[in-house]
Amino acid sequence: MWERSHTKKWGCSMELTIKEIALRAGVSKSTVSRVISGKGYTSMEVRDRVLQLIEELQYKPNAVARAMVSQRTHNIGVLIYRQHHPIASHPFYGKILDAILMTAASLNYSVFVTTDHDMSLRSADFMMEKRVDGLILISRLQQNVIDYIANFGVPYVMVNGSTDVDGVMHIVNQDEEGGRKVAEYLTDLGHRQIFVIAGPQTHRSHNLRLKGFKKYMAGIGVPISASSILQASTSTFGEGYELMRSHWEQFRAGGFTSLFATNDMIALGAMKFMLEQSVRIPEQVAVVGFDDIDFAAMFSPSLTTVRVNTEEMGTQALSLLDKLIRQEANIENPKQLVPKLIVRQSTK
Amino acid sequence: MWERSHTKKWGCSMELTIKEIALRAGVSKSTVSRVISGKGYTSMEVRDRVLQLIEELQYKPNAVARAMVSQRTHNIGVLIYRQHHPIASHPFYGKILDAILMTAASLNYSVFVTTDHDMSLRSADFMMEKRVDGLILISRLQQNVIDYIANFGVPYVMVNGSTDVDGVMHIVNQDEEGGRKVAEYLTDLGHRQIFVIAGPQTHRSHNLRLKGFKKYMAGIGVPISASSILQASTSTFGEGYELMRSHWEQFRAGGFTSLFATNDMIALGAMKFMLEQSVRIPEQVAVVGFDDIDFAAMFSPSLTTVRVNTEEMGTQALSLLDKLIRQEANIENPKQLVPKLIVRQSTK
DNA sequence: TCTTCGTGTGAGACCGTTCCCACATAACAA
DNA sequence: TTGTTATGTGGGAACGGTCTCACACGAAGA
Repeated sequence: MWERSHTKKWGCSMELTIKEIALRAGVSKSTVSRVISGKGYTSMEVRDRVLQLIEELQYKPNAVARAMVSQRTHNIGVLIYRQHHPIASHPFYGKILDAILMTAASLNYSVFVTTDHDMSLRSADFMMEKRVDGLILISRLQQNVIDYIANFGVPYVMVNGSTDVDGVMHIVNQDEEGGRKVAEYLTDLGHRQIFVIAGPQTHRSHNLRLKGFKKYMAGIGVPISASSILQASTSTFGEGYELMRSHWEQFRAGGFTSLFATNDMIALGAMKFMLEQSVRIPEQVAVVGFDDIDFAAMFSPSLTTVRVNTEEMGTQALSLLDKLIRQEANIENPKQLVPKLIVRQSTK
Repeated sequence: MWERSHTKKWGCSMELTIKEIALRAGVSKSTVSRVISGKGYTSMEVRDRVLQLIEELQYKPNAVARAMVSQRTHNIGVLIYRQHHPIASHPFYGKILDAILMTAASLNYSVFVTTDHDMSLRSADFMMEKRVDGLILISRLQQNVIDYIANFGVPYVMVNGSTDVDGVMHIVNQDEEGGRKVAEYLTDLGHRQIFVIAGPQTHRSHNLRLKGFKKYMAGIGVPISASSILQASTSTFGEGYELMRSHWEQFRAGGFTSLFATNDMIALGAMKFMLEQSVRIPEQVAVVGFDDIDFAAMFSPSLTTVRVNTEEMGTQALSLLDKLIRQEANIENPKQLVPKLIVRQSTK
């Protein structure tokens, strides 16, 4: 059915080679190659004849063969690991992926996406075998994976990784500043009794958000006590809901007027539980999240949060990677992205 | 910095070839190839020696070169088009993508993901040049894109496409049956005045969901009048919200006790508006959506919906594509997936 | 007239594999 | 002895491009 096998007689355009074009145009393959690449001399008439044939027969140059000789595949790999689950569809990381895909097209890269759920080195291995020109590592990457990749000498860039690693290009948000903004905003609204749910301590961004927040609070003389900070073990909706449920008495007894969660998913989970307890948001409790995932604006009430510029993250990651691949001189570590407070119904 | 260029002296494992291994093992490259592939005869001692070297030097076979000779890249492409926006992160299509990525790994395919926002043929072209073994087309694909792809003779499978196309393998949900289930459920609850927001008529699934719903209602003698059906032009949250807002008077005057939207995003948008109008859900209005995206369960109140088995969709799509690629005999069109009603807070 | 260009072309090596074929050896049957 | 077979190995073509080099030609300069 799919005329594709080893029949040689190219029933479809995919099997059309430069040689065949050359034959039909009555020139050598070198000449055809020259016409296609635009390098070197070619006479007008030959050029026209060849281009005509290419158009007519729908010839597509074979990128595999090209990669073979040029030693550049123009393919890059995106590795996303997160809590043992594939997350192309993740509301936050998926956005970054989208941005990467967009930018990749304009820079003429094709993108392999792999989400290896067992966190082995297998997908990294795979990418190496495919000879990608570079890699983008999103979110939590184990050190051994990074070492492994570095060992192959393939350029790579991290995006919102769980830790900063020396000498590794890392695209991140100004998370500490974001935490500060939340604190400033909530205290400006008059809140003093603020409950906090902090995401996994294993992740850089959650730590910094919390740090910035605490620092500001301490700075204005309203330090956050350890007892009003809940430590989440995952940064999920379910975790937020569950933590709020299990600490409900403590929360009520504390007289808290607001809640800050270090990401939206946790915030929304906590909010859902509170709404089920008929808490009025924001009248009784104001809630602030972090990330500005799509769902934050859709929730009812919509969630005040700090927007992380995921689009810029993806774009920066790819253009940086491109520079590394092209071995540009003077490549600078990218500037951290500026977060922006987005005020919505959950606080006003 | 990245020792990768044309320096030949392979500073890193990526430039290690079978020839180098052969040299070091004191055998020919044919022999090394035999050891790696496991085909043909090789003596124990030679095999051990070669495998040892491969392990030691971290040799990775070059998939590009392999593809060159085998004429199989073991790469597939996923094309996602939707309303001119990239949607790897889309709550519904992203899930399908995730499933595809999972299955791909187990079938030894690498996956190129492209979301061409201008809906041109460019990304399809790109995939052809990269000589993918097959393609998966998700959601709305223009006929000309399909024709174009078919013309190259590359196997492809559609997933939840906007229309069925003759002779094209298409993975879909039993959407009509899903619509029927909603009608049955709502009427069993006693609802007779049901308001409907139908997604774009240009998309197969929305049409069938509506069809199944109307058919059942007519069947039990409670036909849905045209005036209680709103036509959405996009299947987004914003559209649901906006339609509900602009038809609020009509809705209130109609004495409707329930709302059915042909997908979750629209349902959630409409729900958000109603909640803002202090409508009590489900007491005053029961709401049912379709798809069971993650947000549906997270929303407050959580949304009753019909679950589309996106995981199965991705899995089926890939294993079907794999069969087409391997030119298996007797490939059957896959069975439509059975949808499942998920009852949540918005109706009880 | 003889160089020296600028222009246009084709031959063939090469990229890193796979795989077909030729060949070598040892064991065993006729 | 002479096949015949099973086992093990290496040489080299092929995959579809790119790129270097050699060469041919006409025009212009010495």
